[in-house]
Amino acid sequence: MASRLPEGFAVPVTMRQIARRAGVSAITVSRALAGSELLKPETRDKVLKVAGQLGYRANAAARAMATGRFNTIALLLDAKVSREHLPSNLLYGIQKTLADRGLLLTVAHFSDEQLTDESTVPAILKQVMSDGLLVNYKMGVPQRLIELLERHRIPTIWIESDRPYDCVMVDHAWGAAEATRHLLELGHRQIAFADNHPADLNAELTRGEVHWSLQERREGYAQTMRQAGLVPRFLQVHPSDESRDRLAQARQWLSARDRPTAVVCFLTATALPVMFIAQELGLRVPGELSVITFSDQRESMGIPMSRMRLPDLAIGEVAAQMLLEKIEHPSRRLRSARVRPELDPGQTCSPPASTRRA
Amino acid sequence: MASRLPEGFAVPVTMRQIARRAGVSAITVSRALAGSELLKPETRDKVLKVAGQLGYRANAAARAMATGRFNTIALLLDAKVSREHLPSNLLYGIQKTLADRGLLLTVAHFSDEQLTDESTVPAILKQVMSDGLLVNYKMGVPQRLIELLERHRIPTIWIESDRPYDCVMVDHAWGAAEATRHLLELGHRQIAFADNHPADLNAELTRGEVHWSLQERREGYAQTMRQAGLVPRFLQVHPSDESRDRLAQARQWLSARDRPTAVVCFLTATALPVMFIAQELGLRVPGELSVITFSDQRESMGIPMSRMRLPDLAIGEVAAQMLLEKIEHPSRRLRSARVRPELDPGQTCSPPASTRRA
DNA sequence: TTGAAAGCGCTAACAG
DNA sequence: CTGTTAGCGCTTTCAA
Repeated sequence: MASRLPEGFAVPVTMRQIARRAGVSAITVSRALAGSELLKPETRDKVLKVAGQLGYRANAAARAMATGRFNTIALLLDAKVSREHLPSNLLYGIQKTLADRGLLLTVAHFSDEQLTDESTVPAILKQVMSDGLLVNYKMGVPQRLIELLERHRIPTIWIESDRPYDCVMVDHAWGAAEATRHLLELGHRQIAFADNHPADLNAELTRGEVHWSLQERREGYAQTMRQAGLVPRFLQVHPSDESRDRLAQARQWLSARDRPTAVVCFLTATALPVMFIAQELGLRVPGELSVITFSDQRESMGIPMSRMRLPDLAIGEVAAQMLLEKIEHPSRRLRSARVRPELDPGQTCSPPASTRRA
Repeated sequence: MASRLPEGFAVPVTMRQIARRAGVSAITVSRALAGSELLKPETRDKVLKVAGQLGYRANAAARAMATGRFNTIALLLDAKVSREHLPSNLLYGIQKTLADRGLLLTVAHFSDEQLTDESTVPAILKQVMSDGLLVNYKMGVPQRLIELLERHRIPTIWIESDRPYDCVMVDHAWGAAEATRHLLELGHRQIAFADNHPADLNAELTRGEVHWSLQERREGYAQTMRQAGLVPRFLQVHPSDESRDRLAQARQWLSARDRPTAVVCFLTATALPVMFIAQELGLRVPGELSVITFSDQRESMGIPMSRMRLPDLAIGEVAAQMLLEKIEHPSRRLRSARVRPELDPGQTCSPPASTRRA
């Protein structure tokens, strides 16, 4: 029973107490707090005043019991922190959208082991405690998770997963194409594409460690290059713990005879070594080397990056909105939304030096 | 009523249904699911089997009603995203510690306006929906928030606030001292301290935009320098939108005649421009310039940073543990915990060139 | 315009 | 070892 609360716990104020004090019934208190129009204004004001005096706070569990709605949605994250990616703006976009509608957000991490072991069911799924789920699970969503969600018919929206329905994602292909177009318009011809994964995608994909979006970006870039009559050029980066490798790679790319005049990067972690080595080699950025990246962060080294601004905030907002719609109509499939990144010209792209010479 | 759920919603399975199917009473189901020892094993197994078949999930709200415990704690964040700081490891440390004990985590953002406006009470405080609160509110916790929490006697632990009780923080003074000692031991004498805020602390503090920890780091550094018979030297950085300024500042510091041979930075955002400019000026890092920083991130530019590893994970774990203790004993004040960062030697610190010459 | 009664799903206390 | 009864705090339905 609730009365076995520890010593020192605040004794919760209930509607009944307010009712007694205000000389009305509990239901009148309920209506007053809900702002019902039916009540006589004086009654309502009196109740609200007493509630204020007593420091009343509604019991969310009781409300959930009575209404069948939890007014809560849960956000699922990959427990492997190295793979997990939760930008502040994404969390904020979700949270804000929900809060504006009076919903709460709970967060949970799922480990692979939890999902592999058939006998275990993760806490979030063992209980009914939310009205729906947002899954922000970058690298290959575990099959068992999908099965569990379907079995329990939990309304779910997927963030940055490659699914035709019930999903919100960045329009990577468009973003890469746009970045490439930007460089083409500036007059670049030697435009290379560097991503933080090896060119041999398939080997990696099997291991589930490469995000599907890489392929999209590569295609967006390659297609734009070919449309301009140019040959796509991929710079390989081996993911490796030896981070000095990234510098060595960059040095190799930039000291080659046919070095690119512009590089499309995805991660800041790919762009920074490139810029650092450019500095080492005496290549001015952007004068002699243009660099464009995908990021939600304007700068990290004191230089405002030219970038495709990742729409983390919008992704969060759209995901939350879609989930709310799905909760209202659980059986409808919602066409996946693609949100375009936006070009921020920044200060790391300019016309190539060769253009001036010509 | 619960029966007014939208079309397509999964019909929730209740204990009563399991009870009927298994030919027992509801309370027996409750016990079986709780793993009670009192039950005859066969009964328990039968119940569990039926529960499994039906895909039973416990209703968290009903349980909260009956027990008076929500098994949920809430994490409060600053709604101003630019000020907010929620490292993956902090969130994970909190979440994991709670999950291991069967608790859920709810996240909410608080805006200043919400807290300034006396008439509004933020959603998290309007309802009772958690057993306690973690406040991760970097820049000056609003007074009104503190009042509301005290008024409702909500068990609260503060993260990275400067409070003698009920708080978990990084031991910044120790960290700065240790970083300085490390450089001293390597033989450096010209050790400067650069933080991303002006030397004139007080002007900033009034505006509430400087974290209290800066002062601690400055003192930890200064004290260690003086103990070594050296004069502390602070490099000023003006916080400014013109991020090129950071580069200009770094250029000024490093091209001065009496340039430091080592720099203690806090943010990576302070260290990166320094390293970039060192490159520009032909100063090798770490050969001619050592840089040490505070970070939870090993590298961001391809170079593993020498750093005081910020114990984000531990902070989260300790915060969660303290809160659980506080929930058990709400009236006890818990002495604030200080968690020390750990030195990661990295690759950006070495003995100074002058040592070799001497 | 207000109230009485019932019930949401679960668990604690007390019987048997 | 298992069941009965009651109640957590709230909202909904129906009645006054």
